[in-house]
Amino acid sequence: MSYVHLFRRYLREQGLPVTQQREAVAEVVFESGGHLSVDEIEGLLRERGEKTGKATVYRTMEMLVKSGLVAERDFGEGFKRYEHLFGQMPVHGHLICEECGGVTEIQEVELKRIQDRVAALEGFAPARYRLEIFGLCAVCRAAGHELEWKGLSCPIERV
Amino acid sequence: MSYVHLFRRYLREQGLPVTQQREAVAEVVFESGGHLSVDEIEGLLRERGEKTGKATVYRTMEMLVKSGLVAERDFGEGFKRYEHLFGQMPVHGHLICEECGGVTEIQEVELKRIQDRVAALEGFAPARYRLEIFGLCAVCRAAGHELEWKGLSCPIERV
DNA sequence: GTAATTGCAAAGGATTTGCAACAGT
DNA sequence: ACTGTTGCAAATCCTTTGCAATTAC
Repeated sequence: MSYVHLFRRYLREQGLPVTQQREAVAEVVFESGGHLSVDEIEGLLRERGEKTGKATVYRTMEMLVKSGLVAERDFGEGFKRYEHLFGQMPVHGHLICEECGGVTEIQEVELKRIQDRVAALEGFAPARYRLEIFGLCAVCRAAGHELEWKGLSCPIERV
Repeated sequence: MSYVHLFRRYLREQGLPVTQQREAVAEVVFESGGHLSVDEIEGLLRERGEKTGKATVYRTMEMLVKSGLVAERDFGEGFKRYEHLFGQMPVHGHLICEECGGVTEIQEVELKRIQDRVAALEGFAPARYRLEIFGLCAVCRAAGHELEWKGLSCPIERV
């Protein structure tokens, strides 16, 4: 419910029809707190009794991203995930564990400042950010897993 | 030429064979300054007279990324690009113009500091970073293109 | 010699697209 | 009414995989 009206407003401003399907997709995404794949969104819609096709979900997600209400994520799984941006830092990133696949959100106010400054320097108008850090989470480190190639003295500072 | 020996060393440390194909792929990637797709790498290999299959390129790129010598990028084109990390800031991001598709590198020393701090806070061991900022480049702005939905007062700070 | 890699073609999986039926304005 | 959307299935595109022949160690 909650924030769907903003999406409606976006659609109207763009001269696009507000359809049942678009509202249903937006509702599901805004009600969820997590990082949803298109499959998961389709599943949630089916649970609700909506019969929205996968193609429509893809098409609606594109609009939600363009509206700025939802962000697209890629955690290296081979498909995209989506996350609404209410109650979130405008710039927030993700720690992705390469061992267990776990995702932790990180929020840093300074990040946005820096990123805006750099963008401004180039005369660039930023619309959306994406920051991902891949590595090993605390749990997997404790379990004895290690980053690869840690033993070799490499002239490139580790990245 | 130049930095292929580091990749050879990585392979030996991992107990993996150093093959002609792996060396050829590494040479092409290290000689290029840009952001290469697998197709482009395959093309460059063919220009040199190497007959390396696409599957081998994919398999080798995976190793180059794991070795830390090469970074994987996604500029929203639907496929990956790769970039070697010599002579580069260890943490650097990309400005991607949604209008013309142009990519500009950005480098900020502070970024790495902040990101390491955040990661450390969570007990996370970072291996590689990825920062992308999507928006409008200076040229496209000058040409009159505009970000979408800029006119609407939106309760979410623009992201 | 043994074990791992290569290359081809086929499979896999996510996303896009064409088009007739349908819904929003 | 007119324009744009939906949904299905087929198509597309990137990437992965199986397996016989080949190569590195």
